[in-house]
Amino acid sequence: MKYNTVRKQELLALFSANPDKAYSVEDILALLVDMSQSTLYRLVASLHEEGYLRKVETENRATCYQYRDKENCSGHMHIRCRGCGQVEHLDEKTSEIIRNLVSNDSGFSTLSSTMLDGLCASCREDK
Amino acid sequence: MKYNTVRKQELLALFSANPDKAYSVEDILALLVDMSQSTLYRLVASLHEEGYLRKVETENRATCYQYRDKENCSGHMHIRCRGCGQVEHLDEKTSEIIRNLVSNDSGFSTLSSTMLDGLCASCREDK
DNA sequence: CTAGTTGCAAAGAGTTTGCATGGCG
DNA sequence: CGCCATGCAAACTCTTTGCAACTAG
Repeated sequence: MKYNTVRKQELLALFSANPDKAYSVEDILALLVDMSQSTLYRLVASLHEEGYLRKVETENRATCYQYRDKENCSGHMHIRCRGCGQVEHLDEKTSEIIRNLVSNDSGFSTLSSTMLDGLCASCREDK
Repeated sequence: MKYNTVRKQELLALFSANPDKAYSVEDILALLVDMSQSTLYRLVASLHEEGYLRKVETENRATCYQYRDKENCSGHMHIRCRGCGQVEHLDEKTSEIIRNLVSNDSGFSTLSSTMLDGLCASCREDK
């Protein structure tokens, strides 16, 4: 992506306007109807490489992508509620401690993009 | 899977003999050469549903599966290498500390099934 | 014997690629 | 003008499915 093209801007506009949504290629095609499929695949791949998009694994086969707000996303991990889907971030200090714990225990380095699974307070009460 | 067939036993034998490895369908076909592909897909799907196998998503497109040792899988979290798909477990003490950290920070309770994302030592060197 | 399982081949879904055309800088 | 991006269609990979033959219980 060396040129700043219309297609790229359209796509970034869509993602950044809906930072909480994760779109599959099919989803996007339905919204940006005149964009070709192959261009779209190529664009999400480069935007992902460039760090604009986060890859999201869903239960279906298709890969989804979500806007990655760079300020909101650097040093800390996230936790997603299995009940309602809401995502919170942990603060950097906590994330750092977890990274060290994991490294000492397993020798793995943890990615700061890690998404933990959990239950928020209100979903916990529902059970 | 209502019958206890030869194919099923062959497959479980392979997985349980190598509990640290995650196999794709292609990998298994190379080892169990006379098993048909479609049977294999059907088998891993049911063994996964029945809880014998864990699904592991790797960087390649193909889904991998790994033996899930039921005793080894209760109170602790796991970490999966983004590079090679290998899964390690954290010990219970570490997992407990992480659960508390997360709870204090965010108010969420973390599931013990949580799968952290990371990079193992050798995949880290490859980069 | 009967219902569940297997193998084969073909279909399906998601993604990638080759090539000619068009557009950014 | 040169190089990169785009669109189209075809190719590719991984997975699922229909159906007939087989096998466990």
